[in-house]
Amino acid sequence: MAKEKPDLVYGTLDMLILKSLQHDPMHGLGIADRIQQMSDSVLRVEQGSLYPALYRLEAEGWVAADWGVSDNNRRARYYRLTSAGRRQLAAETDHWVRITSAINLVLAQG
Amino acid sequence: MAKEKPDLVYGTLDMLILKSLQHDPMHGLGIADRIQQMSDSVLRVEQGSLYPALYRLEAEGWVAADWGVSDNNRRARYYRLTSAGRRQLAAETDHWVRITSAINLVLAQG
DNA sequence: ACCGCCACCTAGATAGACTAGGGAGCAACC
DNA sequence: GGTTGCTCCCTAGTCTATCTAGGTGGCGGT
Repeated sequence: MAKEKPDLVYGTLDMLILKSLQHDPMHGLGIADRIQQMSDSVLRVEQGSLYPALYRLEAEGWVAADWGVSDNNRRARYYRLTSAGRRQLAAETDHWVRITSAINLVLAQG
Repeated sequence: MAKEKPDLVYGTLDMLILKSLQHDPMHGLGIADRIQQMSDSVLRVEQGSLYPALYRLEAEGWVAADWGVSDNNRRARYYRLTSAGRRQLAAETDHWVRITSAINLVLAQG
């Protein structure tokens, strides 16, 4: 059995989280589910990656969080995008497009 | 000043190296130059990333190497793609397309 | 009373890329 | 013939994002 490549591209997790919060606040597991769903189940986010990423984003001021209660009546921490987070999402998206375009340019060469 | 994002997407270096060797054998620095050139100077490969990557690829049997002499009359190690390397390039390219398509799908959502 | 699930949390390992060096040989110059 | 610069290769150590593999507590259903 060959080792599987990860279900995520290193360095894109922050961007994906920010994107998933674009419209509504969500709690941690909800974010992971949403990313999986938005990507047609191609991308998958492990909890051990998710929570550290959320703390990073919160420390940077890109998301803010409040405790609340989930649909299943569990205590849950709801994250929402700040305006700095919106700017960051735009910046990361630009960078992503720029770099992937360059890589695709390389790959496209005969 | 904000920290700059790297000039490379983590995990794509092997693919880019294999791709750069698609037609002709090349030596280390030549490979780095070629990737930079093929990407319109957007991507840049540091030597401290390049050589370890080449040893990895050689250990996996995806490239093979011979000592030779460069255009500038320096001793240089020329790498060439093996047939296993060609298969690997195809596999990594498929994976790349699959994952980036999924990410772009997420980013495209309103 | 128990079990499963939801939601959160964390330590430690892994891996790939980067920083910051070093060395040797050729060429060009004065 | 010394010095300087360039080319090409090499490596140790560090960093950082992700993953593995756990654990806690509380709600709901049986």
